[in-house]
Amino acid sequence: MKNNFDPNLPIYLQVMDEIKRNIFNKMYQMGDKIPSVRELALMYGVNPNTIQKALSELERNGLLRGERAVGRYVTEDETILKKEMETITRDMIGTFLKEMFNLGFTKEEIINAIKETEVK
Amino acid sequence: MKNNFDPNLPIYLQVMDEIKRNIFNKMYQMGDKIPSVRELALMYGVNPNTIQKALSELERNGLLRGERAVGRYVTEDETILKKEMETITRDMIGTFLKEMFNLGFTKEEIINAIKETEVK
Amino acid sequence: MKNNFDPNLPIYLQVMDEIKRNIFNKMYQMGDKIPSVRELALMYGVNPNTIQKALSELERNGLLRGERAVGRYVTEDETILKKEMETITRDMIGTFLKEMFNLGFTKEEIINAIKETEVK
Amino acid sequence: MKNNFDPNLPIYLQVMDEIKRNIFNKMYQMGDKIPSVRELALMYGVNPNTIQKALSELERNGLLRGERAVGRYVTEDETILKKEMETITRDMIGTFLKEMFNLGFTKEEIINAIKETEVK
DNA sequence: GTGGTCTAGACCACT
DNA sequence: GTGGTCTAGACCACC
Repeated sequence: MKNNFDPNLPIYLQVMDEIKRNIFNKMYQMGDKIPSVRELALMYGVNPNTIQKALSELERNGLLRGERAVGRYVTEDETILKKEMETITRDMIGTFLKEMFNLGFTKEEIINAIKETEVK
Repeated sequence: MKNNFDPNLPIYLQVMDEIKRNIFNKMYQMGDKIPSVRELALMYGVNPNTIQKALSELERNGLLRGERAVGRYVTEDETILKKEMETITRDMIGTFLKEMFNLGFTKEEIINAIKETEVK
Repeated sequence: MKNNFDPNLPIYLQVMDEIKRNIFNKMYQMGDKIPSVRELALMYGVNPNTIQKALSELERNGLLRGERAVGRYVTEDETILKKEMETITRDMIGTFLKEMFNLGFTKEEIINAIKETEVK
Repeated sequence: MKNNFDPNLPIYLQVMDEIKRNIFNKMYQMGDKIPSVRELALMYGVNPNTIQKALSELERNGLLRGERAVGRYVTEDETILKKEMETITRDMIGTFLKEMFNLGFTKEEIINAIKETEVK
């Protein structure tokens, strides 16, 4: 089982993003128990320690809640979820726009380009 | 002299992007001589080796042309410039859209969000 | 039913301390029958095994006396009680002072700080 | 080189405390470079990863400042230092008093006991 | 040499 | 079986 992570970024960050995404697109719902450290390690083809680091990080910022010897759960605090969701999307849109502007595009050109882009 | 690069990504990649941007937004024009390795190293607060690596990469893909003991110049080959420009923007838009879709957004929502985003 | 023990220390040790405290502050008096393992387990929100371990330890050092199939009693041996009490307080004061000295405080400063501390 | 840590507490927490103490009693002064991860690992007879964890934790709460590939320095922000110092001493005194009260001592008895305690 | 990341594999306490 | 900690040892980018 090979992992397919970008070697230029720390794996634990990519795992964090992956899990955040799974939370935001409702694959893991509020209050759900997420897979155990060992399961995720197998799923991602990565060492358990790496998963551990990613998950504790997510616990620290409130997206997950850990219960010792039981498991980890997606927070049920909607405020945190919403806030995280918003910061992430705002970040993504912001950096995307900044980069496009740097390349000389205007807002209208960007929107047109998006409209013309095939959705696969 | 502090640089402000993301410590999680190889600096030389970020330098490459920076220079590409400067080429595409016409700060460095076709045929222009770009600053020397040492100057760029000072400007970016980065080790000259790192600049060296970035520039050689840009030479390899044809955006720059090096003349031994003289300097490095932006290519005058418009085809290469255009092609590079297009691949980059297509990549940027593509990955941006893919990530937004992963978060559950539709094309329309994305476009609206962009429209509402403040341009600073 | 949530317990509020420090997850970094073995719970049975914390339970031992708790019961010792209850003995020393006369909540459990000499010769008193203390609650059963099951009751304590419920009270503390903890596994009965953990209580078992704590109580056996307290039996080992003489603070409790167990009667098979009847219950556990606080020792009536005043010597043991006094001795335990003294060692504990001496230990507490000793480690407290040592730590404060390590932080650079003098005895006088410590005493003043205690005097100024609000008693809730 | 054997370490002498309390096996009941995570080593990284004890390392954190040790370093905090060294900062507060001026063994490591403001702006000082502290020993490297590897050196501390040798000094404490502990795995480098464990030190790493302790130090990143201290970085997170602002007591240390890390410079990649250079070293780690004690913060020069007096506010943080003072605040940390105060919380720690207040905590120590608070828990000490609480425990002594639980054992039935009054403030005066505690102060007398401290006065009578030998300073070694 | 320095901090940062990662693997492989182990032990522990608790449920 | 679960999270948490730890060791031993490795590789990397950067200075």
